[in-house]
Amino acid sequence: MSWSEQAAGRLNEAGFRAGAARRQVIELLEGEHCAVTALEIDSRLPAVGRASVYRTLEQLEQLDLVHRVDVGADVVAFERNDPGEHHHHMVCVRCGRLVPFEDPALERAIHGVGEGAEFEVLSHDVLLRGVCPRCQEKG
Amino acid sequence: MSWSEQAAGRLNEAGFRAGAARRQVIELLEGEHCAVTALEIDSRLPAVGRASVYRTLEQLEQLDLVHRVDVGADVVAFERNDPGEHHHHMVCVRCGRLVPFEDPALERAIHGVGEGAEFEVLSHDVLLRGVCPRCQEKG
DNA sequence: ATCTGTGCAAATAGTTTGCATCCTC
DNA sequence: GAGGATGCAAACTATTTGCACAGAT
Repeated sequence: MSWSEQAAGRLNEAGFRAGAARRQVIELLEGEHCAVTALEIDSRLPAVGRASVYRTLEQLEQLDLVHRVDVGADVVAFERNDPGEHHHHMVCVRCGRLVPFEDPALERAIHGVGEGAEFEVLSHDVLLRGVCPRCQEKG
Repeated sequence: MSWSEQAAGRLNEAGFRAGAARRQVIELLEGEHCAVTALEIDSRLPAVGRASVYRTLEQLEQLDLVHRVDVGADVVAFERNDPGEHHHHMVCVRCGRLVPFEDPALERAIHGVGEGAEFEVLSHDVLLRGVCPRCQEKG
């Protein structure tokens, strides 16, 4: 079952009705491997109102079908949650390019922190900032 | 030498002149152990214009005297950079409380990722989201 | 005297909300 | 037919910019 089918099912269970705007946002996210911003989604879906993009993303986030990636002060991107797929991001400080990576050792270390903390840790984000290969060439 | 003295010196070297607004922002940050938002700084310094708060934070960030902590979609906080002191944050999803932590194993793991990557990694952020002890009690 | 730093107000960018209308159930 | 879903426009929040003036060198 694809992510978009799951999403549709979960939304249905949660009592949401089917609508064109949400379906389009979901289809777009289905085709993305990594994070996209709300405004990018909006501009790629001219038939969908901006407010609907934000509303849909909020709903999907609450149902844990999507999660936020905070990239800089301003830019916030969203990507779908695929069970079993868990990655973090490197962002190029020059061109803004976002590159996913995963690292088991890092996950273990984070899990270890959660164990020892008073917090009940629910989720985590890791962001590496640096210069991507392409921008390194440019000097 | 205190952080604020270092900051003053570094700003001077960089060709900045001394001004009242920047001095007050720096003094406020000197007294903070963890991150504060631009708006909080603004409201605690009524004599300083909001624009000056943002300008000062931008300058301090460029001189690596301060760095951003991205906490949620909206909230961005700043804290001073103390050489030798490097910590990350847990944020409570209920009350927004920010709690610093440090973990050598986590740092090693992150360093390891940087080694293997094509990116030239300059800095990193880790954020754990969860429920703080106080909010756990409230149910 | 010069030229930077500052405060104010206006502009901007991203996001949220109000509301009339459309569409699903 | 009732009530949620949607688009539009207005409201809001955080941040940035333009500009005249005060203040540092």
